[in-house]
Amino acid sequence: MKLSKKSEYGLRALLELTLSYGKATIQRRQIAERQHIPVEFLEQILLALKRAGLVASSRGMKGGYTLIKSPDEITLGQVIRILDGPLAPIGCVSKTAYQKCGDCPYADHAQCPVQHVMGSVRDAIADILDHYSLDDFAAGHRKG
Amino acid sequence: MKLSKKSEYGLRALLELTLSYGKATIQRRQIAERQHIPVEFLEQILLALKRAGLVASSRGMKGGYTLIKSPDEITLGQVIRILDGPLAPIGCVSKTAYQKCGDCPYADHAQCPVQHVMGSVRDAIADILDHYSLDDFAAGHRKG
DNA sequence: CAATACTTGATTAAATCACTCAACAATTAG
DNA sequence: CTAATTGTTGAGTGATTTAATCAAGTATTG
Repeated sequence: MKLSKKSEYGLRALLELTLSYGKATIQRRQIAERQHIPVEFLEQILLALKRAGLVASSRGMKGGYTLIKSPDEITLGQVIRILDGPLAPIGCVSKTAYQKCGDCPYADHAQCPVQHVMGSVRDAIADILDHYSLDDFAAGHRKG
Repeated sequence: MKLSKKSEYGLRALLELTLSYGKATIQRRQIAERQHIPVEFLEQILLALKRAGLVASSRGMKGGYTLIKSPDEITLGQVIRILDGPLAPIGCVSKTAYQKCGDCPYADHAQCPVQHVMGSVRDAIADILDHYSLDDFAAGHRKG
């Protein structure tokens, strides 16, 4: 039940990008310094976010990263799914990346007690993270 | 955000023990066969549950495992904490195993946006798992 | 062209996960 | 008593994941 460093860094990086959304591009070094993230690791995180269509980048001396979408259209759920994979605690209750469980003796979906309770957990997590935008995230920063 | 195999096996093992609570002891081999769990791995899971005071064991030919506490007094939250550690997605929002985050630039508790949202996630998960007993678990099995 | 910045792929050290093994201790049936 | 059965304990192992790190690029700007 843990959030990876990758996702944590990714969220903190996106916080910086949210704070200067519509103002300027930011370079990875600035993000890395402000958020205490190793630059080279940040690199691949930003790359993943770029592939997923959340940020854009430009090269050269005035290069850097920008948010492509508005911060109120990006949810933490999306970000974590990109960087960490499905939110569900177990494959067989994931809605975005369902996977049949092999060793479970309860082949029948409705009979498995693990699925039953973990389904609720998944929904509870997704309810929060899929309705929490980067804007909310940045607001939680300013206010607490 | 994943449940380990260890916890999953542990819950399924406790399900078997719940089903025969007050009736008979069960041997690890029976549990392993019914729930498709490797015996040797199950061994150390049951040992951890024993150390935590949830099950008792006896040796010898008529040996086996039994639940010590009533199934309505054991919650899935307890079990998962024993086998997987804290429910919180990040150390700095754990209530049972708080750990200061080192690299976060927001030393102030109230200023950190990650803590803010992950605190809600932790609470949502704990709300479910700490109020879901082994009895509920077994009921979810019979009914679906 | 030189400096700066992103791009990409490969590589790695450490930790965690999911087992596996082996030697041992206790209990019970005969 | 002793042999069979079952739990106890600690150490070990291979695979995977995590969290980086490195190096050789390509593009842009001054």
